[in-house]
Amino acid sequence: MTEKQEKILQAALILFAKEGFHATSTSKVAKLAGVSEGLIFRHFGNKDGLLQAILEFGAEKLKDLVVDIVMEPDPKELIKKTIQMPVNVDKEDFDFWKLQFKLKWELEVNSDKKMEPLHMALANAFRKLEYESPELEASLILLYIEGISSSMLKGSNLNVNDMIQLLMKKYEL
Amino acid sequence: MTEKQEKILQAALILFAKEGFHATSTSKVAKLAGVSEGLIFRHFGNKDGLLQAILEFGAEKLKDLVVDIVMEPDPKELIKKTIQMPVNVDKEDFDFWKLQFKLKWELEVNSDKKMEPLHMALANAFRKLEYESPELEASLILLYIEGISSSMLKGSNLNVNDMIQLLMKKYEL
Amino acid sequence: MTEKQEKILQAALILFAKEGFHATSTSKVAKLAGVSEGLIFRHFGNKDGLLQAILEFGAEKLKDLVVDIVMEPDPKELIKKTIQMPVNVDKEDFDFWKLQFKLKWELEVNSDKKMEPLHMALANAFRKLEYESPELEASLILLYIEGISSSMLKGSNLNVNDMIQLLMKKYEL
Amino acid sequence: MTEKQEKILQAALILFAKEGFHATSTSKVAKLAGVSEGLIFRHFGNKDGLLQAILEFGAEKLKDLVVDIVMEPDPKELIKKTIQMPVNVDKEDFDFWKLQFKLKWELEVNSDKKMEPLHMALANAFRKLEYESPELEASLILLYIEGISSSMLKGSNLNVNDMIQLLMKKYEL
DNA sequence: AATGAATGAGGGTTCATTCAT
DNA sequence: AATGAATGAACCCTCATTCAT
Repeated sequence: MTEKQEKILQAALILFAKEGFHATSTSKVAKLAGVSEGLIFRHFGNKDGLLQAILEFGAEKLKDLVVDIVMEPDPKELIKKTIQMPVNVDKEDFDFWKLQFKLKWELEVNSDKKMEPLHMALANAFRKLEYESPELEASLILLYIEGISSSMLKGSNLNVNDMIQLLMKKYEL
Repeated sequence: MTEKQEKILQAALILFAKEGFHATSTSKVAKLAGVSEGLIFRHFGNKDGLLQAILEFGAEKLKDLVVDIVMEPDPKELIKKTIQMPVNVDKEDFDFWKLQFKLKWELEVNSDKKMEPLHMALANAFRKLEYESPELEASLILLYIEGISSSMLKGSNLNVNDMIQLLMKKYEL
Repeated sequence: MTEKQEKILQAALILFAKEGFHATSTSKVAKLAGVSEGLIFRHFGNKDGLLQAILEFGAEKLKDLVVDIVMEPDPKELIKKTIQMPVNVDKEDFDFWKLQFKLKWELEVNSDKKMEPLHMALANAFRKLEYESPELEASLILLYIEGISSSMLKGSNLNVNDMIQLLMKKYEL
Repeated sequence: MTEKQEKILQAALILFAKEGFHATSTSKVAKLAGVSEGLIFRHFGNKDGLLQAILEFGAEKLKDLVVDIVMEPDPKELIKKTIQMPVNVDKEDFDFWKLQFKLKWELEVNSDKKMEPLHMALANAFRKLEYESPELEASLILLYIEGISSSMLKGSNLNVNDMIQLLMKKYEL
């Protein structure tokens, strides 16, 4: 990965996240990256290739977040970590996560598969804690954190910390 | 509102919801509506005008759903109705709701304001039921609404009815 | 000529003179005239027909100006009247004359033929006054008044009255 | 300035001069230049940019003509050169001059400022020759220049050389 | 006579992509 | 690896014109 390649990815990430995929032209990306337009196609084939590169490059980050939670042996701690996930996101990665949500809707890219291990781990935790419907409880938690993340990324005025406190109380954490 | 005007709105709704706003060309809309492209501009001024027309036309539907809930005097019943809202959406209006979510991300159109009356009504209900943090509880419900609607529209395999049952139990409804 | 027909002609005259023929759309004309766009075509066939109507309608005015000069028996008086022509134009007819000049260049509509009687009369006057090259003198006068008119219509800061005085002195009028 | 850039300018000059600015589509320009339409916008930004490029490119030519006259120390010679200016225009530059006149009317682009140095030089010459109203005399010469150029460009059958002889006699040159 | 919905062709412009250098 | 000239298709939109009412 050359220096210019990274510049391109960074620029594309910023613009895709801010304006959306279709609304961002390759020429804007090239300009922001300080690179000739042709170079984008030399390195990434086409605009979709550029998008894929961003997604793959960032999929690691999701995995990192999830792995840390999934490996937690204590069920209560695991649920707690899940709930706190939204506030543990690096400020630097903000654009990346925003892009994830944007793409989920703009291009119907589904990132649910990547969450499956987390879903299973959560279900397992609820099972250990003898909840009646561990699978559903896991889904509900994921619904909540998706909602919270989404609110944060859109800059809504939801008080995220209070919300997390409330959830922790509900799950007796 | 002439017949062709409605055809255009319908076509645009379908395409915007399926492909997104930027990815849908006015010529595609015209073709699907069986209408000349120019007519779109005669009636709606420009592509944004077309979008606004769809949104305004559909804002009524949201109001209908919300009003019915907000008017409910019994707090428990109000919360119950809210939780069940996602399954009460007309199959016909599916595209409209999908469009709402897509736009929220693609164009950062915020539909939160429209939900505020519901938020207040919910907070009030929780207050009557003497919940500790009625405002936060209301927000949490809305988070769930957003999450579950989003799941449904994206065609996730989450069992919505089971989820509703779970929540009803949680809120002792 | 109905009232609406006149409204259309008036509007077209104003807009063609201000913006030019090609830059003025029939819809703008209809709007300014307070008339449906279709009516223009009902009455004038097409956009060119509208233009022709304006030109024919106004050709009379040129004739009126010229006839008054051509009929003058006294050669000195005839030349004097010619030179003073530009300042004798009605303020109301300003748009019409501006349009004439605009069209001469935009569409290469030639109005020289209409000036031929004046040219002949001038040549004749100079002949009577025993100028050496009466034809050329006539052409030169016409060149001058075309230049002066053009300056006036374009709103140049040329002092037209002084210029006319100068010309009168040169021709000992 | 690449080869294709020049081709575009040349084609645009020809077409703008022949048909006018608004009546000439960028696609016609591209076709005549043997170039893709998009290239026009890559190089000149938009249609107006193309026009500006032509005007700037040609402003040099006007300057060349004028400078030669303005620098003339002998007042009689200066006036003589001015009067002969219209016939000293290169046949090649014909389209450029025609465009100047067309634009003056179609777009109300004013090229008077460019003539100001010439006006001052002429006024000065007439002052040296002790004419009564040197400023006005200068303006009159410019009026003649404009009129005769206009006649030539429109293909009138006026004998320009005879007219020049007449004027030279009038100014005793 | 008059409207305004409707059209199809074309307007200027942007786009993703290719290619010679 | 990198540039930037060049392309052709598509974009949104406006135009002159027609037609049913």
